[in-house]
Amino acid sequence: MFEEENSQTVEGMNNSMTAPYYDMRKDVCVMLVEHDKKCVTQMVDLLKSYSYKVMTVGRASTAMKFLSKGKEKVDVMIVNVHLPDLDSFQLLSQAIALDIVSLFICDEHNELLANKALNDGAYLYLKNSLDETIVKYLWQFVLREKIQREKARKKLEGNGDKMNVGDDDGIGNNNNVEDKEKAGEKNISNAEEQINNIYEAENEVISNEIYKLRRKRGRKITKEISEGESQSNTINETVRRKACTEWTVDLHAKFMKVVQQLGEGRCYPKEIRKVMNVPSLTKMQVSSHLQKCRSNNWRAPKEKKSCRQRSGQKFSSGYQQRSRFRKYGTMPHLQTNIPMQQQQRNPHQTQRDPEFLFPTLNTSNNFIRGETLTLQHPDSSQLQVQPHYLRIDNPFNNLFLSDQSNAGDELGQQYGSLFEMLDLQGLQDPIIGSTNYRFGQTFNIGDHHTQNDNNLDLNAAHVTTYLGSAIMSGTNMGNAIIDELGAVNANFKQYIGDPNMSDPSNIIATSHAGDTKGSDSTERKNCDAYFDYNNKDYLFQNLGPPSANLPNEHVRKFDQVYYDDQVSASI
DNA sequence: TTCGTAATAT
DNA sequence: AATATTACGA
Repeated sequence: MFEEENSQTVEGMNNSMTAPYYDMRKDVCVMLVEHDKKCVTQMVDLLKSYSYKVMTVGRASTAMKFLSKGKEKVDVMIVNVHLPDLDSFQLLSQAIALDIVSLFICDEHNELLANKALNDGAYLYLKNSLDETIVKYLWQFVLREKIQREKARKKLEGNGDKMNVGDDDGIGNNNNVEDKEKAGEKNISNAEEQINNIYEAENEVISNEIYKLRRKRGRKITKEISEGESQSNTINETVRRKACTEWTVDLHAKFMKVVQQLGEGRCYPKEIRKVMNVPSLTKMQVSSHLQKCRSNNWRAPKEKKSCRQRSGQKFSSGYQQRSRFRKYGTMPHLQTNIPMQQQQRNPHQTQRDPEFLFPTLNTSNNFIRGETLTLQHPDSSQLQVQPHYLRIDNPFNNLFLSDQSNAGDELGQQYGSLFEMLDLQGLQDPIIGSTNYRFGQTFNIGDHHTQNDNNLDLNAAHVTTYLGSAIMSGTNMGNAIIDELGAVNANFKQYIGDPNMSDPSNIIATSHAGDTKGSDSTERKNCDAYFDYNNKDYLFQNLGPPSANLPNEHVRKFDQVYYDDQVSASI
């Protein structure tokens, strides 16, 4: 039932537990330019343990020759800033020209050097050496670059035509929904989705670091840092803010639908997101929306026109019972505020607003709208896992239309009837499809094990739980017909705006705090490489200018590890 | 670690 | 105005 091409890969790897992307790593060719044999060995081992194709060169000049020959495909170049012969920056420029993601490694804290590297297009500047975390995400960097280039290219093409120019807030966000279904757009959609995933994964990494930081130095540090040092927006930008996702009626309806399916007491952000199966949504977004909805403070994006009556008091907005124990998984109220009958109500309607359907229906009557239980919530870690779940089976696969639901359905078969009923109410699944996995529906709320188990099952079955992320800006609101349940009859098509094209995007983060070293056992030792606050290690990121075409289209054999300059001869 | 909630930020 | 982020208690 759940094996597919994944299972094998899974066992094949030891380092990362999940493996949907294992294959991808195999396709990434890394060129290591390092003269210190010791480091080379070490890094090669690490890289190889993650299945990257590696080749090493001891001198910049050699690497240069290599590149110029263009015989071998190189996706990533990891370069020691201090190379014996040639200037590593020269090499960098060459790499840039070839669209190779370049990571610089330096064994000293040299901000100038770092800045220079980044300005010149290096993707990352690392202190000391490769860190496992980075290795783990290396392929994503590559993918990201590719995607960006691809997008840039498409964009150019697109602009040539009629294409809507404006494009809301600069964020990509074209509107030909139909095209999504066309093969031509698939890559794009997919690309966007993937880049979003990566985006999140990166922030994930960063967040971890920040989290760690906080733990070390107490809260607020985050802010201090980002302010105190953000003198130059070139440096330090902690976490990029995600473009806003518009919670369109459609999206909201879907959200509500899921919420209903999950039922009272089981509405956790994480779960909701999974079931919603909208790759571009992040848990945070879901949480945020959930928060709004619970307090009944969410209003569909204004219909640009009329009906902008402002009711001073937000209705009974969230009379969140502060009662004793915190309730987890509370299901938000069924609030399907929709344009529907908002036909210019006469001036008096005042309080009308979107709440109109709430008053009467808030208790556990309407269909699924339960509203009772409470429960403890469990759940496993996400931060660590997430990246692995990025749904990128194949970089250019079109994941958009794939429907992963079946696998999951099995798990929830038993609840079928209930949901089918719902479906009959018009809760069709969006085009993107995939139906809700009805796992986790177990009715023994509050049972940690149960939930976890379900999660596991899910993963195992590879129901592709992609915790993708990001920027879904704008959703087509086609003709959404919504019934009182919030059911929507409309094709839910989404667009994913480009999070970065408009983003100067440079530094991910950096830090200069001094303090105890304290690495915590949480196996996040990688942090040290990333952020060693004490030693002022830092990591910069530079997404570089998108341009040219994609590298890495085909994979070549390039396992051999050359060392030093015999390479040139061998080619 | 995640969740929920409030407070902020953008 | 609507979202995203963060703080922070649990």
